[in-house]
Amino acid sequence: MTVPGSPPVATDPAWAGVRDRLRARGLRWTPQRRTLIEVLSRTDGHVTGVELVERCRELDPSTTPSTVYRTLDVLEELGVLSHSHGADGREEFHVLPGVLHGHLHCIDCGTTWEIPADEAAALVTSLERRRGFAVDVTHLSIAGRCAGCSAAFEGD
Amino acid sequence: MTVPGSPPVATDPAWAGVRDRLRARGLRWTPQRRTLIEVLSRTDGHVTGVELVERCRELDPSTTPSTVYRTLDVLEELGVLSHSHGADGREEFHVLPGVLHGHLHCIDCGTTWEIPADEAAALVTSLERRRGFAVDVTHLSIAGRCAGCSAAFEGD
DNA sequence: GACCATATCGCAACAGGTTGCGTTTACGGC
DNA sequence: GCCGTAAACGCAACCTGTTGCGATATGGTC
Repeated sequence: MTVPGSPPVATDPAWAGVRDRLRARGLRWTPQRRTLIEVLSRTDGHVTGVELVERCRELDPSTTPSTVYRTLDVLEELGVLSHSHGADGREEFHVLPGVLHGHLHCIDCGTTWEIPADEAAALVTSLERRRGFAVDVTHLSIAGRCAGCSAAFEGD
Repeated sequence: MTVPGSPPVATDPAWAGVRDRLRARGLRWTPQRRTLIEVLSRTDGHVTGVELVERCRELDPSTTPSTVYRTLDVLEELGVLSHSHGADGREEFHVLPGVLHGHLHCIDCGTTWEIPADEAAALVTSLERRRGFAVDVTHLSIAGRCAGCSAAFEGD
C-alpha cells in the first residue's frame, strides 16, 4: 500500500517519532497502538483510562481495554505520557509532560491543577536530604480543598 | 445479658469510646462493627482493605467486604482512622493517627514510611499562600525511590 | 418485654484495572 | 513474496472497591 497522498494519521510532529522509537526497541507498530496515539495526540491535559478507552472506541469500536492499558504502560516507559492517581485513587494520564509537574486535586469540586516541580522543590529536596528519598514528582498527587471550596466550606 | 465478668471484647481504652461516639450520632453498635474494631485495635501501622477483610473473617467467617468498607468510612468520619492511596492507587488504612502525617511509598521495594506533618510543612504553607489550597496531609501520599533502592538502582 | 423507625447488613451487580493464556500478526531475514 | 519468531492482541477471569435494594436487627420508647 504505497498509495500517494497522506494517510488519515495526521499526528503532530511531536508524535511522529513514536513509531520509530518503538521499533528501535524491538516493539511493534500496530493498528491498535496507532489508534491510541491518534487519540492521545488530540488530547491535552488530563484523561482517565476510561475516557481513553472510549475515545479509542470512537475511532475503532473493536478496541479492548486491556490493550489500551498495556499500550499506556509502554508509552509511559517511552516517556510520552505519565500517570498519577486522583484523590479517589483512580488513574489519571497526562500527555507529553513538557514541564515536570505534579497534581493538586480538590476533594470537593474534583478539579485538578498542575503544580510545576519548582513549587514542590522544598519538599523534594527536604526528603532527599533527610531521608535520601527520591520523589517521583510526575506521580505526585496532593489532595485537599481548593480556595473556592474552602471559602464555601467555612461560610457554610 | 448483664453477666458479670468481662466479655471477650478486650479492646484498648483508646477504642472504648467508639461505641458511645457512634450512638451519640444516632449510629449503631453492631456485631460486625465490633469485629472490625477488634481487628483495628490489634493493628498498628498500615493495612490494606483486603487485609482487614481477611482478619475480620478470621474472627467471623461470615464477614462481607461491603460491610467492612462501609464501616471503615464511618470510622474515618469519626476520626479513628484515615486512609490514603499507595503508589499503585490502592487503599491503605492507618489507625489512630495520633500525629498528623502523610506517607512515603518506595516504588521499588514497596515499603511505606510516615512523614510527620512538619516535614511537609513547607509544601503545605506554600500551597496555602500561593493558591489558597488547603492540603489534606493525612491523605498525602508520595511515591519515589527510597535511599536503599536508589543506591541499588545506580549501582545496577 | 414488645414495638417501631431506620441504620445496617448481605447479596448481587457494577466499575476501573490487571493478568494468564491461547491465537494472531508485525516485521526482519531469506 | 514467503517464513518464523516473538510481540501484541483479545478474551475471560480475577482483583479491589462501590452501590442499589430488599431483608434484618439495633436501641430508644411505651
